[in-house]
Amino acid sequence: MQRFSDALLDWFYENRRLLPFRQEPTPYHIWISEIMLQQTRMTAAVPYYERFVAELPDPAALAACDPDRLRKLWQGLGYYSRAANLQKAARVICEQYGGELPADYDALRALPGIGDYTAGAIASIGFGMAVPAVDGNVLRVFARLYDDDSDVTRPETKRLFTERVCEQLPADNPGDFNQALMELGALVCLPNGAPLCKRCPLAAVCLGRASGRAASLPVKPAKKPRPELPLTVVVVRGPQGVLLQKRPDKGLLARLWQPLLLEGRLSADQVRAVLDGMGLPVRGLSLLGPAKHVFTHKVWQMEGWLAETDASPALPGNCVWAMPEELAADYSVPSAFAAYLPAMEGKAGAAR
DNA sequence: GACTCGTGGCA
DNA sequence: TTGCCAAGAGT
Repeated sequence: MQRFSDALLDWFYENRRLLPFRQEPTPYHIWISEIMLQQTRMTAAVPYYERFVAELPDPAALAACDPDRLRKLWQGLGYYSRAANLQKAARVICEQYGGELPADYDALRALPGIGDYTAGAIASIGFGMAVPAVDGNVLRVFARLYDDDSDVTRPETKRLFTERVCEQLPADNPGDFNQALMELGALVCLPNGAPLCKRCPLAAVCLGRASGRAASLPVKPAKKPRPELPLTVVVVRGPQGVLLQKRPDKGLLARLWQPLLLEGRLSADQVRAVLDGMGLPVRGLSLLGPAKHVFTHKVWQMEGWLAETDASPALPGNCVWAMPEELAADYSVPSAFAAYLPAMEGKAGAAR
């Protein structure tokens, strides 16, 4: 493969998008943006990035942020452990590196939430160090460039492709080169068998285009079916607002807030019995209807109920009553419950 | 290596 | 409607 970095960089300087973290690409800004962009589309991450850096402009602010506030800033973005790891890393940065990200690949790689890709991105884009940053875009671009049908999800394939990136990496401009590869993948060398080869600055050297196989690359293994989990959601509304419970400290949606969530598909009588057991006699119980939420590895099949009570007993430590304004401002509720959010906010199902 | 961990846009 | 999967990392 002949060197193509000059052609790629020329294309990048003409076609790159104006992105907020490109305006002032400090290591901190690159770090925050790269974490948000993990497995996340640009259009989804950008508004979160703007709010995040406006409120938490440096590692010290991030380290000192209230964890519930941090989860609220992350609400709806998904993969919530990213936010927890950001704060863990910020505390290490403050305690061990004087509040600034270390200009050292191995030190970056050792921080929580920073793997091979993100360490490479921060080091090259933020610090100008000549290291690769191999993400899904780069794997796709290189699978097509080399007409390579290796399974790109295998670590061995990633290692080989990373070597090929290093052969191309210009030592005097690694950050722009890495960004250019990703930008090419995002704008031209599109996934799902739809490369726009006519617009590609590397078409002349692309072996996948020459063979006609580019659209069928990269190769990934088939995915496993997702198990379905039946659940019952109970939106309990009382004089002091809606009942919220905090999810467990570990696992799916850790420490986020939700309406009462019960395993299995419960009947109206069963829902009443559960609420009676909590000291919440029900004045009215109505069906909110079904909702499905698809996660990466499982599916929630939910059935929703609206329960109205006049009681406001003391609640267990993991539960609170929240008025609509508090719910909106202070409590991080995952998108999985979006179908029931209007009822939780008192906007629907208010008929008596 | 296999599994866990979210969400939303789009064909 | 369903399936695909995106600037991945941790266990």
